[in-house]
Amino acid sequence: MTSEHSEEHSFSSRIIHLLSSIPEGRVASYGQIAALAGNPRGSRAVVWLLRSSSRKYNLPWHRVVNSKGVISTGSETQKKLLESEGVEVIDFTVNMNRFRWKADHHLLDEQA
DNA sequence: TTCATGACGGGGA
DNA sequence: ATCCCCGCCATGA
Repeated sequence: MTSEHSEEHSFSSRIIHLLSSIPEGRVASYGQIAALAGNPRGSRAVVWLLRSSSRKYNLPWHRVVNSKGVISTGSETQKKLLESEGVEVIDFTVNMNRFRWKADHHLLDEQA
């Protein structure tokens, strides 16, 4: 944020913030997070951040799946973590219509 | 600075 | 419905 408004955070920090906001029992897609952060095409940036900064920021990495609801990591651990918080996982897939996280206005305003 | 990487997404074949 | 291809973003070598 060099020339933008002072409340403007970087695309990356917005992503980190959003990821941290995904509640237990809900999941979000990479593209969904990118879109909420301001760039519908930035899903790969979300991937990169999850891989590089999950530890550092203690991110709920297991609550992110692809747009089809499939656990793209193929991780059995991720599957168990989701099930342990009430998310039904069938054949490594989550029904997005039932478990997709709906960001609240409060959060969306912050991003705007 | 160019090049490759990575847990993506969607439009066309 | 499935598969493939190519664009997108930030980083590290």
